[in-house]
Amino acid sequence: MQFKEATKYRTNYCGTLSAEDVGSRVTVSGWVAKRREHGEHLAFVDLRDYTGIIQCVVDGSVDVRSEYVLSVTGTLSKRPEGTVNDKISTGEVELTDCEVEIISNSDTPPVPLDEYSYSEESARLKYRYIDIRNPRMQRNLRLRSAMNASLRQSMIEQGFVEVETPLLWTPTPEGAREFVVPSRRQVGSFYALPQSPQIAKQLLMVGGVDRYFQIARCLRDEDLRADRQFEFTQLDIEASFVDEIDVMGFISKALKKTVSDLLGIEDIDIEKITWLESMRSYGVDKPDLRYDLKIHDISEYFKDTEVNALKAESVQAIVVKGGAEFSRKRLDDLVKRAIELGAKGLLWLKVVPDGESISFDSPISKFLKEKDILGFKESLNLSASDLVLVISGQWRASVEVLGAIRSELGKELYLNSEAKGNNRELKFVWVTEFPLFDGLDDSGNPISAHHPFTMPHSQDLDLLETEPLKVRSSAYDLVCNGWELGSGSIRIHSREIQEKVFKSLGLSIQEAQEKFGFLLDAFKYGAPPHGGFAIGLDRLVALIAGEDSIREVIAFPKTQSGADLMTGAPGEISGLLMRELGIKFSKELHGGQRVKSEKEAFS
RNA sequence: GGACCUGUAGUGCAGCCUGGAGUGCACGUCGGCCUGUCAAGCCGAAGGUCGCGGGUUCAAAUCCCGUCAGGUCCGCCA
Repeated sequence: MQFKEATKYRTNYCGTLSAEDVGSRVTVSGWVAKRREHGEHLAFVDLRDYTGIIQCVVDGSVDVRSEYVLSVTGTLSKRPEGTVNDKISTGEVELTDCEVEIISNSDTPPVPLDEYSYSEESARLKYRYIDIRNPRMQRNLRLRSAMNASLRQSMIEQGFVEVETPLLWTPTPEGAREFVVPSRRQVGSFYALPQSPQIAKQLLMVGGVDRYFQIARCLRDEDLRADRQFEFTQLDIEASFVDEIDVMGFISKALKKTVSDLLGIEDIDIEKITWLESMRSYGVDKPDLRYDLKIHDISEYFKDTEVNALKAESVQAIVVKGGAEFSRKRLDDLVKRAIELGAKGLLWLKVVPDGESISFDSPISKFLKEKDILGFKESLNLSASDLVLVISGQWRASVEVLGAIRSELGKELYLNSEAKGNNRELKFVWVTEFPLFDGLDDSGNPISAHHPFTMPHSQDLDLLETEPLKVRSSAYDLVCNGWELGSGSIRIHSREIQEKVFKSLGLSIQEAQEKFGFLLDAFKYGAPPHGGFAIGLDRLVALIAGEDSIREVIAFPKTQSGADLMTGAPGEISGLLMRELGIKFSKELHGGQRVKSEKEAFS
């Protein structure tokens, strides 16, 4: 541990004291982790700081309690024979002849801090300042700081320049719901807190910054999850005169350095698959590659089947090794889950031994014809005790439902089982060639999958006007263990292509001008080809720390309903302030519910 | 907006299905004893709006309805 200069309160950190320095007089400060009294002649006080714990031996009783803040000066001594504690880093030594100064006392903490206790998250969040003393939070926050330092260093080494962009930006019509800030100087107008510095960084490219990065806070007023908070942090980058390969290279390099610096894992492997491959094999655009459990397209074997449930545009299956032992209830739950996820149903077939061969135990067994059975066997390479899960219907919907089931089964069978070692593995993958558009809106216009400035794939430009939904883009995601870590793209720098894309989106030039005028104007004055990326740092550090929720790597996170249990936020503001801002609150208005149109908003 | 899980002492839980006095466990807290403990030990004590509101019942922590809070997920997150 890196020793800092001594202060009045401290010559050393608790957890760093070792047998090497025995004999010296040291001063440590920290919190009382434990006190053990042995009558009036002897007491032990375990003092804790973020580096660890040191045992202080006090001759006589000492009036301290858990979480009192002490400064202790004592002689670093070897522990007597037979009293070494090998559970702590300082277990060979202790402080003797202690002078104890009580700096602060403490009430009994409402959340216990020892490693054997676990409190409910709501209690931890209400008393976050105590919870942060916990070694787990200390480790996570320090890991995060080290990650930021490592990424920042890597970006600077790669010629990037750190530029700060405004938090008070102008409202942008597309994308996530924005947090807004009322303007006092122009009553009735609002700033918006940025969903990301997307447009700002593109303007920096026009400005000749060449390579920009920022550890940027992004804000989106959308519902919260284990991996989503209102505000989150991204390593945001943008570079000029680059293509996809270059951008992925910058990020890969930074990522490899960070994983090496933080975990000591050198040169991690980052796989690469296209969006289409990912959807086909995993049913999601953020595949978890820690386990196989791939989706198989078995449509061709059931073209002329007589089984009603298999008559469909597509038939997709996953094979669960050893799944034949699932109970009936378990299988019913899977069917229920599939229906909940939007499938019409889910077929299951247990593979059971049948003499030398195998046969199926399934609700549809008696409807299966010889050639159906052959189809399953040939295409899926089955063996006894397997379980086959089948969904039929439209291709996209089928693989998506199966993909969701795959990920739930994968977590249970491969990550939380005895093979839990897998859990700490990091499987990074680039997902490339995302479609440019994702579905149609209510007026029948395509919807941007990424954002409207994403460059279409060079081979698909001709399809823009004819078959827009088939157009691939230059957008790519970075995925790790089933988490979307970030995304990026090459941007359109040609007015001609930009106009074509707007046209496909159903936006007239005038509308586009109204919405993104300042960006389009900027592009009139010499826009370099450029592209960029953003990695979600809350998610990255959670993965590195082995945490399932990003709340564990954020000092003061909010609950799922968007509350801060410690401060009580969101809170009310004074009537005075509201008047200054020209704001009036009306309980009759929709209050939190999604409002889909201007008409609805003012009805 | 929707589905599911959870809410009992400062903390973590059991009790709930099958209603019968706040019945209980562990940690912590407080007091006493204790000169080598280390999740110290031994003895004793205090500590409860069973989230909140309503209903059913002779009787509700327990059953029913509503509501609030926390969590997981769907929708949402260009």
